[in-house]
Formats: sequence, C-alpha cells, structure tokens
Amino acid sequence: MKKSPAQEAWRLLWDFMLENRRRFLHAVAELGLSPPQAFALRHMDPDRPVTMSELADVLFCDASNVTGLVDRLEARGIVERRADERDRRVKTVVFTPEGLELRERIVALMNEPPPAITGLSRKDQQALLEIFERATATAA
Amino acid sequence: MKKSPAQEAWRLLWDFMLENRRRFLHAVAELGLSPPQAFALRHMDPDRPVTMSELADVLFCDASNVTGLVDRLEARGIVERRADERDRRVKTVVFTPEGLELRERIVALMNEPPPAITGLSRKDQQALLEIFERATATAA
DNA sequence: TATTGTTATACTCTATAACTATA
DNA sequence: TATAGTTATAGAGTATAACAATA
Repeated sequence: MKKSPAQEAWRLLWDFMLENRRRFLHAVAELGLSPPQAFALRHMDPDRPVTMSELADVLFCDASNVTGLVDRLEARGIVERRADERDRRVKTVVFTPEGLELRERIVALMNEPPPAITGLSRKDQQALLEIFERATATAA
Repeated sequence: MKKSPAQEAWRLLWDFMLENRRRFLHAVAELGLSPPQAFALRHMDPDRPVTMSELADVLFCDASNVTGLVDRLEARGIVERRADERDRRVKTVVFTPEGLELRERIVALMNEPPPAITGLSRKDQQALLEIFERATATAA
C-alpha cells in the first residue's frame, strides 16, 4: 500500500520533531530549567502580565500544577506574582530583572533554527516558510 | 532587523510543533498512556526485541528510569521482559498479544497527519516531503 | 452560584549515586 | 575492570478533588 504525500511528509516531520525534542531537552537542561518552565518563560511577555490560568492553558496542564511551577520560579528570583487590580481573584506573573536576562537567553536559544533548517538552500527555506504559512492559515 | 527565511520558517515550525504537542498529549492520555510510554511503545518493533538501554536512548533519559517505565507497562500486561540469550546482562522487552493491539492503535494514531498537513494542497504536501527529505539528509 | 487560584494526595517522570550480575 | 540493569532517593510534573477568596 502506497503512502500518500501527506503521510510521508508527516513521517519525516515526526523524525524531525523527535530530533528537535532531544535538542530542546538538552538545551533547556543546560539553562537549569525543566521543559514546562522553559515553555512558560518563553510564553511570558515582558510587556504584558500573564495570569496563572493562561499559563495552565499554554502548558496544557491542570491549573493546580501552575502553582508549584510558579512557586519554584519565584523561589529562584526569576518571576514574581502580582495581584490583579481589577479582579482580586486573579494573580499575574511578571519577570524580575534577573528573570528578564534568563528569558533573553531562552528566547535566543529557541529562536535558533536547527541544522536541518539552516542546512537547506535559501530556496527550500523560502518554500518551507510559504508552505507553513498556508498550513497555519488552513488549520486556523 | 529583518528575519531570515530560516528563522521565519523555524518560528512557524515551532508553532506547528506546539499545536502538535497538544494533540499528542490529548491523544496519548485517551489511550491511558504517559508520553514516555507512548514514545517507547511506538519505537518498539514487534519483530525485533528492544533492550532497556535502547529505550533509554530513545526516550533521552537515564537508564534507571526505564526500569520503572517497563515495570508499569509489564504490570498492565502490555509488554514482557525477556533475558537475552547471548549476553545475560541484557534484558529485552517484547509485546504481549494485548500489547500488540495497543501498539496498533498508537501507531495508527500517531501516523495520522494533523489538519495543518492534510489541509495543504497535494502540491504543497509533495514539496514539503521533498524539502524534509533534503533536510534530513543534510542533518545526517 | 461561578470562577481563580491554592492545597492535599497519589502517581509518573527524571537525574544521581550506589549496587548486582554478568562480561 | 567495564557494562546492563536495578534500587534508593530526591525533586519535579501531572491529574483529581476539596477548599478559600472573590466575583
């Protein structure tokens, strides 16, 4: 049974993502962070406070887990909790100055394309970019 | 500062992978498996015994963790440990009949391309496939 | 009453170090 | 001595359920 282009492309993408997962785990560990912590810090916008529940949504986990995650980041002086002024049930999380530095490193690290991408021809990179623009538009 | 095609493509790929991570976590949870368990079962070949250390390598974790992971899969009747005949230090892991059924479901589920891929034109899918063939070759 | 975040609990993942049995 | 796997331990992620404060 012949595989469709979609299935074949998907298989190659899986391999690519698995390899990338290895790179990610390694890089994140070097920064002394767990994967969820790295995801959270990457998502946090220095210019916009993020709520606990928003982090839970991003991390795709139960809200109860975010309490401990932010506790640990707060204990390390990376972030701080702030009370929301309009709704006092809500707590927001913001960076400390040290946290901002760490975030810069995380973002720089995650924004660096892997060898599989940088090794492609400029033309392939451009085509890849355009295809994924269409893919994102389709899925949304 | 203008972003390069590689950086731009990488950013889109990252979003794609995050969305895929959500799909994966959801699907795996529905099968009653943890992500590492799913990775392990997907990697295991029904026709070829896999060693504990090979699983540790695939999961990108310390070998000591594989003991507990396989313990739990074994307790659920999904896999069985076998002693290697040539080197009695080595243990291999094989599927039980029930495990084989579960593996079929996992593989079928993971092989299913996401909407972002199936929604692309046949031409885009073909181009994507070819680009990732070159990307994989380059990285290796 | 409903929502946000926390606490309590139990289970899994993870790394490190020490151990065993084999080689 | 070296290697494969295990055990012991500690810390972190995860879900569920119950709870407090606020809306």
